[in-house]
Amino acid sequence: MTTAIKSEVVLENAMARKLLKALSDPLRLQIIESLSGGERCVCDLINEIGLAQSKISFHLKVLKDAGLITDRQTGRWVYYQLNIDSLNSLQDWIELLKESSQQPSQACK
Amino acid sequence: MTTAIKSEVVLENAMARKLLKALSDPLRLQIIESLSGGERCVCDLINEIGLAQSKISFHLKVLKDAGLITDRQTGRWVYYQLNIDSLNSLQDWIELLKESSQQPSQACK
DNA sequence: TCTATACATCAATATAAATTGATATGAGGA
DNA sequence: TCCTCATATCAATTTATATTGATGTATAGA
Repeated sequence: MTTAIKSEVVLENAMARKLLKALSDPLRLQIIESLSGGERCVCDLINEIGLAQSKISFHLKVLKDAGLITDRQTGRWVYYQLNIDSLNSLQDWIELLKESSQQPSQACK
Repeated sequence: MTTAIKSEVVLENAMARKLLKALSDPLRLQIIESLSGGERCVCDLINEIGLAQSKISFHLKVLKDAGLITDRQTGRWVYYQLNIDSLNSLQDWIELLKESSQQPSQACK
């Protein structure tokens, strides 16, 4: 039956919603793009991006809450890394969107 | 040299920025998910989603400006469809992000 | 040419999200 | 224990975005 598949899709949509919201801010994208080169500590991100520490921390939290990044503390430093699983989910969601999207509409009358 | 590649990446980032911004609203995601079943006219979207026409039109414009959907007019009706190219770009962007993102950081001292 | 329908646009308002500057927390070293 | 450094959090404000209800525009049919 389609029940299982349908609830999977609904879940996937909810997840996509969360991820896309978190990805909608230009500063957060800068962070994401920086992390795409590998793990970074907050201090490096601050230097690289050149903006207020509270700003960076705020956006890191948003990204973390959405599941896009993970953190790991070592001594006084906190290192952030992209969460590959979340990126894969997003790709899967897009893949699903594409599937039957090119079907023509019925004409309205 | 990396100049060509680099400018490609920058372009891709700019494109991703635009697409992700447009995808950050829940109502727009509903529209996108509806269009993922195939082309729809505005009247059908209004019925399906059950919200004010001006609202739907507003968000369709945002999606269209971002390049996520295309439109086609026939008589009084306007049909909207997902733009597969934009979805592919987004997938490619995510793919790039994933590439070297698992490299460990240098320890801070 | 009049009217109804489908859709787009606009100005005013409401809502949500980001920024700022200050303060808090907690780890390590002196 | 005291001080410094790395990071997080918070309240106030600013800025961006969405909603609402009304009006505008174009098409088609009577």
